[in-house]
Amino acid sequence: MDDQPRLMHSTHGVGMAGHPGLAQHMQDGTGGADGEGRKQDIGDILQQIMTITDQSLDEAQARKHALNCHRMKPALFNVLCEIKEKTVLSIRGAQEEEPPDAQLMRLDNMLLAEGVSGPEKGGGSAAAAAAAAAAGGGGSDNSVEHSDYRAKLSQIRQIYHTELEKYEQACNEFTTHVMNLLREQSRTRPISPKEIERMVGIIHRKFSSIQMQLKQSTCEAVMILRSRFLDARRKRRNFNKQATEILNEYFYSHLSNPYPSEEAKEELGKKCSITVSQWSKDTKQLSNNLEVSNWFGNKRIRYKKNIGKFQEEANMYAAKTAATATNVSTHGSQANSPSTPNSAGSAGSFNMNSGDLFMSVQSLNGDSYQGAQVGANIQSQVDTLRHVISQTGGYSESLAASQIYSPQGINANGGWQDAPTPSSVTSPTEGPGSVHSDTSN
DNA sequence: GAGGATGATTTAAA
DNA sequence: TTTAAATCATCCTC
Repeated sequence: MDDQPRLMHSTHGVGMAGHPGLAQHMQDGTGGADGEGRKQDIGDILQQIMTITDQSLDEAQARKHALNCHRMKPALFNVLCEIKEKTVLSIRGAQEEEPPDAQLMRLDNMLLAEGVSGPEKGGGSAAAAAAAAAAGGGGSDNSVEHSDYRAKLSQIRQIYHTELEKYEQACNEFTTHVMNLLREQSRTRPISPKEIERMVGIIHRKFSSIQMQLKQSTCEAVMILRSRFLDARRKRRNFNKQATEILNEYFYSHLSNPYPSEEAKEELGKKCSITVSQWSKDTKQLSNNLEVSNWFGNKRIRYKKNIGKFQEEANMYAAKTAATATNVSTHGSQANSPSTPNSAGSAGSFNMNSGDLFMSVQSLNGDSYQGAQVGANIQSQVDTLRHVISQTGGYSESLAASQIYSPQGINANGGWQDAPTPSSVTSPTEGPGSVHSDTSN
């Protein structure tokens, strides 16, 4: 029995310790009568194994059968299995430990958030609502786009789940097939259960990498869909004439400080019916005044750039404002400011800067409006406003120099007089909505 | 189709 | 955060 360890060492460098199969086989008397005979047996078997690939198929089959029937086969097979397990698997096992895939987690989270994976209601519809809100479009347009977005998202979701199911099915089928194959082969090759397990793990990893590609593609599809809906914001629509009129009236009646407050913007938006709830990426809230802000931003910059071009327009709205002011005066104080969101004493109307009214009247007196009709009431208002202005310092004397509009509103630096302090602007007068707009133009 | 008008977006500054 | 300024993209008129 002393020979056995030496023999195993000499062939594979692994001792007999821990190989009960062969040891038992050797000990129970079935292994042969003496040590020399056993050594010969094992040597023969190993020799046959080494040369088996050089033989023809028939020869190999015969040899294989002979080997399978050999009395030493089970013991030797066990030894080979253990050797393989100890050497190859231990090395691989240490190498193949993988941390959880962060990229996969990100993709999973995103798909969940977009409502592609997970329950259909919830994230998906919320994302759809956000995207549709961001896509803009008023009223029915909005809902149409919303449902369109949801339909497309649902399509993506369906494709994703179908493909996922296919991959899972294929993975299971392939795993079963390989397991069966390995089990079959384990009768003739040293394949341990651990190795089968490892192979299954490899297959799963391969399929999971395919799944990751699927998830990546799905995420890209969702991103493209969303960007397409977000791009729809660029599809601008012209505001209708009435809306433009209202905005222009406000602009020209606040020319010295054309910065509507949030309340004024909101009211302007409502009156013009141009406001669409916008999803703010920054605040993660719905904001209502984007169109109005855009309009005033554009108007300010374009007016400033080309005052001459807007002169006529300015005069026209000045005349309107003056006419309104006349109405206000002749109809008494009851017409006074039904809507002054920023004024200290009242709520729910647009502001008119005292300087604006004053400026309007000044310019009317001096220019387009054939002035005397303005009347004593207006003049008294002007006086009052002069007083208020001088008190608040909100209107510089230079503005009183009567030229028409903008040069008065824009200071030497190219900025507006008393520029961005819109919220503090207060003054009572009629809101643009109450001015009779010429909707036919 | 060209060119101007105009609403929307982006970027930088305060 | 708001605004100015530049720019883009689309609409509208001729």
